[in-house]
Amino acid sequence: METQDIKKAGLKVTLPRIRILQILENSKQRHMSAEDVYKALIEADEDVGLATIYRVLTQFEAAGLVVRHNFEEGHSVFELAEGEHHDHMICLETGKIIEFHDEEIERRQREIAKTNGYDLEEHSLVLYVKPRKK
Amino acid sequence: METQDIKKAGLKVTLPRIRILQILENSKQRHMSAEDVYKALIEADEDVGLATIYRVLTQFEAAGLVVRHNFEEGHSVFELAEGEHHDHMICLETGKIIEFHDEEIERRQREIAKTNGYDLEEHSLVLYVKPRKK
DNA sequence: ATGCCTGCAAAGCTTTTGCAGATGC
DNA sequence: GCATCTGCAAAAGCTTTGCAGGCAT
Repeated sequence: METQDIKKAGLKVTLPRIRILQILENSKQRHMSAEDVYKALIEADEDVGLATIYRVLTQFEAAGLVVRHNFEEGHSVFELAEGEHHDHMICLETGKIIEFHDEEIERRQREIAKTNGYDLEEHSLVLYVKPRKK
Repeated sequence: METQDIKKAGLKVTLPRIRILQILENSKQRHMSAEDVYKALIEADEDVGLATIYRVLTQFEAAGLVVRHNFEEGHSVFELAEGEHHDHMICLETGKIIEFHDEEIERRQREIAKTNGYDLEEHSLVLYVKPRKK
């Protein structure tokens, strides 16, 4: 239930926050920009300011409720932080986003960091692909 | 020689373009924002407009002379496209950028794309790390 | 000479911030 | 009741664009 998540984040349970969380949960797109969320709210006849959406999404990110990605320059997209960590594959022709997780790559990344005297804190991996021609 | 590279890109060999290429070649930092290049030119007493730097860097990117990265949201950084493809590791404490190349990860990425019915066109991999505590 | 380039200033976008009023607890 | 939150409008960054003059070939 959204209310619990918001409370756990140390934030007051307000209508805008509930609505934003619901949009992220129920939208067909898993990855939405602030503008996307804004439009979805308008369509649902909910009146939430764009500035609020930015503020709330940033708070949700800090609380670990959502993850922010910068797939392309110019704007961020947000996705609900549920389930396992995963990386993304973006089709250059259709724009479709596919999520995947590969333990071999994860392990290798940790090894590479270690080899250089570092600990891996996080990473960002995006594969840009095109439909395979047979 | 810079002149050749610019010519090969189908661009006129102008002073601003030569200067920008030289900055990228000779600066201590391999990764520079448009603003960084601008400041470096000012310091070198070269008078080049910021708009020109953006235009030229974009042209150089299209020509494959430089690579654009979006390590952090808000602004791009550019690096000279010389030598092999490589990925980046960024230290969260010092901001240091380390380049690396790992064939195992490269291979696995191609496999993952293939498994999903795609061909890998390009990818972006950034590891965020912290100095290893013993 | 002509078409590509450049600088400047203005505009465009996404995101952030100041502030006064509204709301949750 | 009080602190937090929100909407609005303005501001802030980075980047792009229009335009008139300048430069390379």
